[in-house]
Amino acid sequence: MPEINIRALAKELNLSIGTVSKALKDSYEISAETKRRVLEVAKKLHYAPNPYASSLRRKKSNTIAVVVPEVADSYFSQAIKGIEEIAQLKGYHVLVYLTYESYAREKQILDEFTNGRVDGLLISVSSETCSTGHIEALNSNKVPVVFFDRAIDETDAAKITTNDYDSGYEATRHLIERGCRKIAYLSISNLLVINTKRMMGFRNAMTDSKLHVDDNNIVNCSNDDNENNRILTEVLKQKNRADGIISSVEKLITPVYTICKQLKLQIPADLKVLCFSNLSTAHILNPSLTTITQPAFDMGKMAATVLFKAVEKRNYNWQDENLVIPSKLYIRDSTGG
Amino acid sequence: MPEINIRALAKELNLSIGTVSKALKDSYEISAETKRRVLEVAKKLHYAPNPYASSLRRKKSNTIAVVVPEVADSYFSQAIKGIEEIAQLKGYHVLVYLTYESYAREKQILDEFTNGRVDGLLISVSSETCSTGHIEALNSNKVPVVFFDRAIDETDAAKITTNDYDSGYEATRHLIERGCRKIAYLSISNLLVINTKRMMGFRNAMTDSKLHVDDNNIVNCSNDDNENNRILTEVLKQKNRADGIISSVEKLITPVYTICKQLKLQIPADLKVLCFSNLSTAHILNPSLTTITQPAFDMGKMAATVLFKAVEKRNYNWQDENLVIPSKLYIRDSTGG
DNA sequence: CTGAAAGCGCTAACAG
DNA sequence: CTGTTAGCGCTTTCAG
Repeated sequence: MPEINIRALAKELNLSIGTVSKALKDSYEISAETKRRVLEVAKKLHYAPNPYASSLRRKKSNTIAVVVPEVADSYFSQAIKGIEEIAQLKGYHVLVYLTYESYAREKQILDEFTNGRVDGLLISVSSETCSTGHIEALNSNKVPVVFFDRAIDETDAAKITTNDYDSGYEATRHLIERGCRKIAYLSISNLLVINTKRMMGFRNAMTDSKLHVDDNNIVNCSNDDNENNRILTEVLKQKNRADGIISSVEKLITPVYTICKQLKLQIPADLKVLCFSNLSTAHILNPSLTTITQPAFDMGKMAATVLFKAVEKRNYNWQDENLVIPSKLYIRDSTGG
Repeated sequence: MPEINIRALAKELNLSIGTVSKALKDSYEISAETKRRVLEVAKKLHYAPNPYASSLRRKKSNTIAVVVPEVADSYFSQAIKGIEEIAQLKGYHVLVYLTYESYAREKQILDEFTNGRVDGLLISVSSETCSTGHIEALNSNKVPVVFFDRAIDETDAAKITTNDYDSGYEATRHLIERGCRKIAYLSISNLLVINTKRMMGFRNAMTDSKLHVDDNNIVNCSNDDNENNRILTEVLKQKNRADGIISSVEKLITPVYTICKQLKLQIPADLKVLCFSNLSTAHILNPSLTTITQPAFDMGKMAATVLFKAVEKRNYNWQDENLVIPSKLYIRDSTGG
């Protein structure tokens, strides 16, 4: 803690606390000369205002929370980067919380935000989250909530998402055009809207091409790496094995590649692989990986922009904001280049 | 903001504010029955204490800052994950700030921490940082600082690092054993201690093997991707080209692989490649990448642990804490497997 | 065991 | 243009 507060500063200047406070925020009420003196002495004494005293009085924290399932993930880390950039620009502070895909943790974290700690919340929900009372509690407490990437459709809050349905459809079309007939679809949670949309895109693309979706090829993985290995090995060992794979989750790509190597399956000859992913190394993988890449950085920036507008502008119906920033298909060798 | 504060809660309970406050923190002064009633009603009314009022009064924020150059990076994102895990366990909040390798930003961010916003700081300095007044200012303001990964040797603060010198030496030894004679060393900043240590390990290993280090093979890259491409292309096009590369920076691996492909250089036949990296995709690259992998997650956890101890224990000389958690060499195909 | 009251550092309304 | 003052919501003596 600094030794010096506004009172000490005022005393040093022979001014009242009120005058100093106004001078520091460049109020029109204060003369230029006084402002200059105040700033000068403040600097000399290394005066720094106590943010929490200010927050308490103004009922505004200049802080936002970012709640994500995971940070060691190329999508979320890029999104956070976008958020942080805008926050720094606007003079806001960013609290980061991880849910590890747990609804219980998510709820526990959000319940702490009803008390003024943050002016707003950016969230990508956990894969377990279906009930949304914890989120609505914030909205009704005048803490704006903006979903990014993983939203909940029914909840009345701003949503910055990508075109998951279309991407699922496009990914599937691409594999079909490359000759796949039996395509497996990998996900980690049936609850996530992004997953259901991608999967619906997948199913519809299959149906539109008169192709059958085998239930064995809708593969639900978990958060446990060992179990995922087991599940994926089984899928790839089936006698009637798929000739194409769409992974809706980035972290499944490593096991898929690894298991293919073990089973001596050639990508793309035996199996074409496409992944929803933001990996910067996609094009130097062996073989280079065809991806649907989300605009992570832009989504983060956009989500933050909407949130700050919601925090700062009254009469702005941020809840109605529903932006869809398209993802992009990058065709590489894993689907035949 | 919630409608309900401790005063309203006290009124509802027909108790004084003081009693309620003590009951809420389970003070021994309060009877079991009263505590029960307070908790019950608090829950019913969704009472949540205002953290900033509490911080103001207690002069403690239960918040720490994490300042890193970048977050879309597998080392830093894993370290942050480790930090966040410990923080959640201890009931602390984590503010994240990015410096984008800029000293000016780093200073600006840290200058805001002299005022009670955070109880402590975890920092990995920018590649431009050599002066350390901004860091010492915090230490002397009783805000403990713990360096992780990128420390500054001369500064009196706790340091959680990895064995950079040894790793540089070991990496070089490995390439030499695999037959390399002309090894190039890539970095992004001469100022970073981690870099100078790795490089010294490299140089000493070369000298110890009676090998010459060509100045053209000490390659200083930047933060600009285009420029890096230019620089690296030039290096790999030299007539007297290196037969081994050590990249001390993860993000240079993509351009190295890409340029090798363009120049039709075979890894590992023409050129052996080793990278300091935490990439989860290292072993599915083409070819799989030999890495020196830092214990990012553990370093984050350790740094946070030391910081919280420094924050909570008086008479703990955290400044003397100087932990070195070793990195590990993973030998893969890019150096001949 | 419970209550009263001072005050953390700052802001903003109001008075001069 | 500058000063005075009443809190923001909570914690913590100290008194009973």
